Amino acid sequence: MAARFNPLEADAHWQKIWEDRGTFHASDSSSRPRSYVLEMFPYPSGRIHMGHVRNYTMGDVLARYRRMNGFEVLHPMGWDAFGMPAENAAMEKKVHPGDWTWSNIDTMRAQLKRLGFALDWSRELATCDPSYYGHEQALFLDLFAADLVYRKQSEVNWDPVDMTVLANEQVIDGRGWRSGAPVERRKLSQWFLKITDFAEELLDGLDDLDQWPDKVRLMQENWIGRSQGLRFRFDLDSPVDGIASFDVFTTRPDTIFGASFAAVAPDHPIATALAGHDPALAAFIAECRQSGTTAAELETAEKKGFDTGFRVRHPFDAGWTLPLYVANFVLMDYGTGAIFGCPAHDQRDLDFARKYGLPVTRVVAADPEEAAEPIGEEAYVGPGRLVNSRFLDGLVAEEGIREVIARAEAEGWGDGTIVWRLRDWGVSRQRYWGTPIPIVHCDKCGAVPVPRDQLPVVLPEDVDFATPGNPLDRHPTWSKIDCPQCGAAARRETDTLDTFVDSSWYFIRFASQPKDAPFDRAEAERWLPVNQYIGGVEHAILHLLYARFWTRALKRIGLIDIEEPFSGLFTQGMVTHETYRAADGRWVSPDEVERRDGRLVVAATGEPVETGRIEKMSKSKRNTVDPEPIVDQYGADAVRWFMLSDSPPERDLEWSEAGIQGSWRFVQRIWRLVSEQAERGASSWLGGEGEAGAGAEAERALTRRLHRAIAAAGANIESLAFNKAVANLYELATAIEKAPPSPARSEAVETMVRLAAPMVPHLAEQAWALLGKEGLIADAAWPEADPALLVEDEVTIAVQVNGKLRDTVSAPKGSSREDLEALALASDNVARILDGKPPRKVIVVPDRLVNLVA
RNA sequence: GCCCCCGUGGCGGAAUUGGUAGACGCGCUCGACUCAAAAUCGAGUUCCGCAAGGAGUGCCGGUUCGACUCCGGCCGGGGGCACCA
Repeated sequence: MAARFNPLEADAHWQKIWEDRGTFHASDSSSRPRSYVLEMFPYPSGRIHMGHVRNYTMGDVLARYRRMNGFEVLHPMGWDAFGMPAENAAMEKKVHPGDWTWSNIDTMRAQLKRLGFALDWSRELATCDPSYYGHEQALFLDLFAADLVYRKQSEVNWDPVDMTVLANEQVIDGRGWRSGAPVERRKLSQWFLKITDFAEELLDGLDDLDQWPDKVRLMQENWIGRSQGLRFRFDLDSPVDGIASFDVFTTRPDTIFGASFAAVAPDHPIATALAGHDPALAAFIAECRQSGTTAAELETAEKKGFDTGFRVRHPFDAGWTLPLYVANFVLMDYGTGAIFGCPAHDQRDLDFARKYGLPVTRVVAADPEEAAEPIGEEAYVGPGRLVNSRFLDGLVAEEGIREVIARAEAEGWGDGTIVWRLRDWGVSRQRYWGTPIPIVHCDKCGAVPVPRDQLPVVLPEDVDFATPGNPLDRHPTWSKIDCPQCGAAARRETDTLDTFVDSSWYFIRFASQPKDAPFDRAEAERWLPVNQYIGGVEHAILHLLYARFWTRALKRIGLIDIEEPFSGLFTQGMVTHETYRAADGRWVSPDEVERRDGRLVVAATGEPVETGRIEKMSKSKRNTVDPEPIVDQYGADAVRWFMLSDSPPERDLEWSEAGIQGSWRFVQRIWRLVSEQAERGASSWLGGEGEAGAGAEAERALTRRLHRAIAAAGANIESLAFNKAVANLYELATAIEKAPPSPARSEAVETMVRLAAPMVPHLAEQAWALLGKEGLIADAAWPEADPALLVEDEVTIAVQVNGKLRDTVSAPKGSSREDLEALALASDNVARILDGKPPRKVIVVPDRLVNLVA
């Protein structure tokens, strides 16, 4: 009787051998074709969770598969190690963010190693290490020198209690997510990266990313938000503080004769100037500032405006003037911060016009009769021809747009232009645990870069988190420095970089990590771009857009000749679990719940538990399952197998006890097949049972199934359809189990082990050794499918009458249409249904079906 | 509001270009082994029907010899963006 597979022994044994032999080290000098497989590196929050396990298992299967296919594979791992949780831990637990982070890294590294991932640990990096962020500072200065970095006053969300800037995501219902204090808007000097300079190429570049999910490309496209239209000048009837005109932007210049007002944003320079003479307007602007920015507030916010009393001249008619408003729904940071209002064909403008009694003139009509019809409570935004529009009458929108732009350009009061939704990337964070911005502020010289030989600018260790705010600001000495340019007393920048900067180039550093430079260009270019990048869809916009931008920026300044960092992208689904709630509404963790008499109860107290929705594993819902004890119990391979089974990788995977047990059974099933064969010995099938003819036929059938499995599993892994590859292996295992011992069966077992190797590598190594094979299966080649064995010589033909299946018949592959038709007509079922009448029409799809139309 | 995706057995899901719907797994049922249980193995498992047969991929309609697949319209679920001019 064969012993069970013991993962506890096998996992550790093979992991040590892989490590000792450096099996997964990527060689920079290899002559093999290269493949760079990368999963988004984790934030070291404390422990590995199931989402990590799923993500890294997928990448690992692909990395191992590519290795078996002859590629030199780069599959590295590191840590996205800067960020706020470390500072929160520092405040709550009185530990230094660095100590907390590094100890988490140690824990999580050990957990990852326990799963047997084929990673090149020699390239491990952590973004909080000065040997990483120092190079980042150098790159920042390169971008600064190239004028891709600038500093400007900008409005931020300010938490007055924690005394820090909050990202938009950290503002919940207008309050700071930690302090709960109402968030204020403040103007602060912030560093920006000129991502808008790259808007066009970032948008155009999406077209070439054909191995990215359409969804992600679309999200980026919307985020970049290209709008084409006309930017034109409105002249004021009388100047304000020397300002005689201002620009507006519109995508619908064809509706220019429907204009009934002009409006500027509350923080538009004109509004500011006018407010200087008008206390009531100043009060209105102050009121606009007060109002919240959350989605809910915007939804219900009333359109409000302030009539300045000034008027602007219509560009096509100097005698026609429009009232100038300051309006709360006009945004300073989109377009020009000023609009013309065309109430008939824009709902917001219509709401505004009705409220302030402004004229509403229809200028688009679906058909000519409608030209005189008034607009009701809904703006008309549909197609049609222009009406009431002088020389534009009769034109469709596109023609009208072209005509107005042409005239504006000819007459010199406007230009056809493109406006982007994308804003420059604000990277300043008033936090300690991040990359220090390598700039010195000097009263005389302004912002001066830290000299290269003084990099890295290292974070001070002796910081205090007892008081809110940025510890770097409060540090007694750290920021004090002499100006590198003039030598006068100056001050270090105390803001640190957004952690998204850290993750915008780590994939380059993985590919090449010299000591004295961020990367070696030639070395990096040999590995990049990443062939397959795998991570959560939550990074579809920010991280992936920033990384694309950073790479293009490095290319523009001549540091690397790569445009797109990730040629293939895959976004995997989440790991979910049922949620449980006790009667008092508190969430109950799965390991406190047990089934008693068919009902779920809290194991300790027996109180009943209600089953809630299946949701993403999260601490707040208490529905997480810690991978580590599961790995201890079932071994790495069963967990990996489960992560790949059932759910398509892009969809959510529901964790279940039954599922992991099923995976465990499969691991043992493979092991049983292998160990039975090993016990039987390579020659015991000789003088086998049954008639030779039937045996040979069965062997051929098994071999064909084997080769179909090789082809299918390979194709499925290649396309990341792991759940289908899993099904291929189940099918093959069943076919082998049913076959009597034979050389073909022995061959099938050995090959099956190779097919399973990327997914269950420890089991595969152990089986490989047990079968007496030389070397590691990790180094073995992926089996080759023989094309001749992929085709059946006998095919099953579906026989339909009027498209309904009535029978199936067997025929030699490649049978003629006539033969197939004859076979179909010979079927009893068909004869009965046709009832002696000949079919009116016969459709034959060779090797597939015959459809008889009665 | 705008944009996108998805609806297939009790459950997760399969199904090249339209061509035998339900592969594979989970669960369940029955059986074998066992004093018994666990483990394992075998058979079955879309629904209705004893059967012959019929129905069936969210709903309604269309195209087609033939539709899970293509088109139009609904309903339901999920995601992204959102006062974007």
